[in-house]
Amino acid sequence: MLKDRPVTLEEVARHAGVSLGTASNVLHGKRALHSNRTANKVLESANLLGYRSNHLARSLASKRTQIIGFVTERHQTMLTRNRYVIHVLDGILDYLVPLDYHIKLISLLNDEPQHVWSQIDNGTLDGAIVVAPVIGSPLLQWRERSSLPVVVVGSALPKEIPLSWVDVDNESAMFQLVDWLIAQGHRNIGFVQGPPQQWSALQRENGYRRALSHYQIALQPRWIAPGDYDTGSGVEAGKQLLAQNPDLTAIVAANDQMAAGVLEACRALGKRVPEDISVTGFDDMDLARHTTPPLTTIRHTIHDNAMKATERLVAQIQSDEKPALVQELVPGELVIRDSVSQARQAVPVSR
Amino acid sequence: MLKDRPVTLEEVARHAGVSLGTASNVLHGKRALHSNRTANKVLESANLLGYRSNHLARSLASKRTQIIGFVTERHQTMLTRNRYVIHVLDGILDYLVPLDYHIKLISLLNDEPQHVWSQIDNGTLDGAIVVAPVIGSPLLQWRERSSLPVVVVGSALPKEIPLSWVDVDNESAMFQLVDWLIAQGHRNIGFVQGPPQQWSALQRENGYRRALSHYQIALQPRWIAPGDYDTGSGVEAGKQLLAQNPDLTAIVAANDQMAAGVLEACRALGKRVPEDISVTGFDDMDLARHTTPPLTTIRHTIHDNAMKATERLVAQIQSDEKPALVQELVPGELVIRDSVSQARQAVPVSR
DNA sequence: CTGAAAGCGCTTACAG
DNA sequence: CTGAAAGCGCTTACAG
Repeated sequence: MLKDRPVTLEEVARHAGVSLGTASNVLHGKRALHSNRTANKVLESANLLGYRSNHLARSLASKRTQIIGFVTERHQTMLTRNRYVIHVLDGILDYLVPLDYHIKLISLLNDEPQHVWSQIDNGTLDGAIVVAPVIGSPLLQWRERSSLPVVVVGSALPKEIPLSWVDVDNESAMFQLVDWLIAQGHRNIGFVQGPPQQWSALQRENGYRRALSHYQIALQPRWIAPGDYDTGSGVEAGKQLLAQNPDLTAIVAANDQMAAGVLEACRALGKRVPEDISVTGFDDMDLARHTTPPLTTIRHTIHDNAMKATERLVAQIQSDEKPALVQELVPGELVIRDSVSQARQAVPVSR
Repeated sequence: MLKDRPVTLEEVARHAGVSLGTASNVLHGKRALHSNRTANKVLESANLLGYRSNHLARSLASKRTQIIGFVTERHQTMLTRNRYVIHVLDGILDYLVPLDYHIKLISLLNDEPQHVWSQIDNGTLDGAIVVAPVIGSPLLQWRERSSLPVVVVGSALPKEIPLSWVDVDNESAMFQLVDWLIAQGHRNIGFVQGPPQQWSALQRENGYRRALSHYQIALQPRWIAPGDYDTGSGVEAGKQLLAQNPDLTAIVAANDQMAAGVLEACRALGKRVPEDISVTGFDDMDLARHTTPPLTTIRHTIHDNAMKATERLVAQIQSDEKPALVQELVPGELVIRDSVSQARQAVPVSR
């Protein structure tokens, strides 16, 4: 109604002939405290004047902002590049929006603690979700720096770090996938690494290594190529592996996007998948279903994990009790599609 | 340092032996007002005590929150489903983060004006970006409901609606694409519509219709199938069009995701693309490059448009002048890939 | 059931 | 160059 200066609670109170406190009570939850007559007067006045409460003032006075920070480090600021982050965000929103919590996006520009904590610990947040903090991230010192509730998603941190998190069991899932590849007759299996600063990348590589060693397959250093979870690096890695290792019958990529890149490399080099070489991914993003051929991969419930993490966070915020640590490893599931064949040279190669 | 009660400016001021106002000035921009000696005392105290300013309080007092709302309607809440929205978000962040503005995500749950405006006009925002509001959206009454600066991106609104926006020139771009198809010899061209409540969908359809009529090709109603911009609807539409129209040599989808769906439908029905039928998309999302075959489509600069819109918004926020309307149509660009062939039956079909 | 008052943690004229 | 004071728009005990 009025456009320039918003109507304040005080004006509503005055118009309704009640005190500020009463108007506040009626308008926000404690309506039961007051008589119907009073409540109605207030409600009517508010309506008439087009009152809309100022959240800033409410937050300052009540020490609740209803805002959760969605914290990402520089590594994943390009949302369009990082499907994973989007899935997480979606899970969080699905949980939070109906509860009338809001998300504030915090993209950290750099690692300076100064910068980091001024973005986070400035009174605007009730809590935060940190997405896949890297090894050595200043965010891992959260507990020493801030008393704000926080849950990590997408990084399974070492137990010593006193933060709650939920993530897929990367290592076991990758072990399972490679184990299955070996069961298909593959022995000479290449690996495209994720970024070395990501816990998940290391854990996936560990799963791969453990599976080979479990079957006493001697891992050749040249079977491993570096990557960064991006498609482009998958192309590079694929070309490198294919060029240097004519003996490979399969390439395991640390995530789907790189696997798609490997597929591209195969196409470029005239290798048929899966006839000439098998390729696998990890994450089961949409794209895994749409590559040619569709990717065998590990499915995990990113969206649900994010919801779960958010649930924990909200519980932590709402009960001001001790913030019990919750560190949860969720199992992944092998999804078999068309990018893997029985290894034809299995026997000759395996000795 | 202290964990539970954050250090306040007052404590810093007292520790430094200066007034509240002085401490505030030194710590936030107006350092030049004070002597070096004073400034240093304040800075040291702040450092020593681990002071971190409370943004809420600053915002309330200064009437600046440094927060921009990113407003989406129910239709696009599933971020994972809507690549477009992600690109927009990315463009906004790229512009805003270095300026120390933040994004608050506002996913509208429903259309009730009550709900809508209480989410938006509650003092927490300096301005807002609205993503692709639909026809009939309550958001279109923004100017009557709120004095908050706002820019729309992804919907080219009718001129009568007093809102600033920037979007691709959907109609011209689609005209251009269909014009080109016709130049390749195609005459019987199907169309997969976008959601009828999206301005962009209508505009794209208009472009298609105008191109056909420009060449005096009689559009058959059965050439048009409904869709909703999602891949699934593209599959359905593709199947329907293919089943009902053996005479079609090309199918134009209103966006890439549906075009991917049409491709899937073709595969399912044993139609080769582009040999048996040509298919085109719109938007040139990543996926357009990765389908088999890669899609001929319209490229437009979603990311840059979003940055541009954000720039306008910030300008509007920072100069409290008259909010001059800016309505900008950005041209699209035809990107030719492998999903279109010369129409072999061009001549017989065209009469 | 209701009102008066203190307080949330800052910024911003205003004097001097 | 600096301090005292008012004010931003609410919530929350506390009396009564």
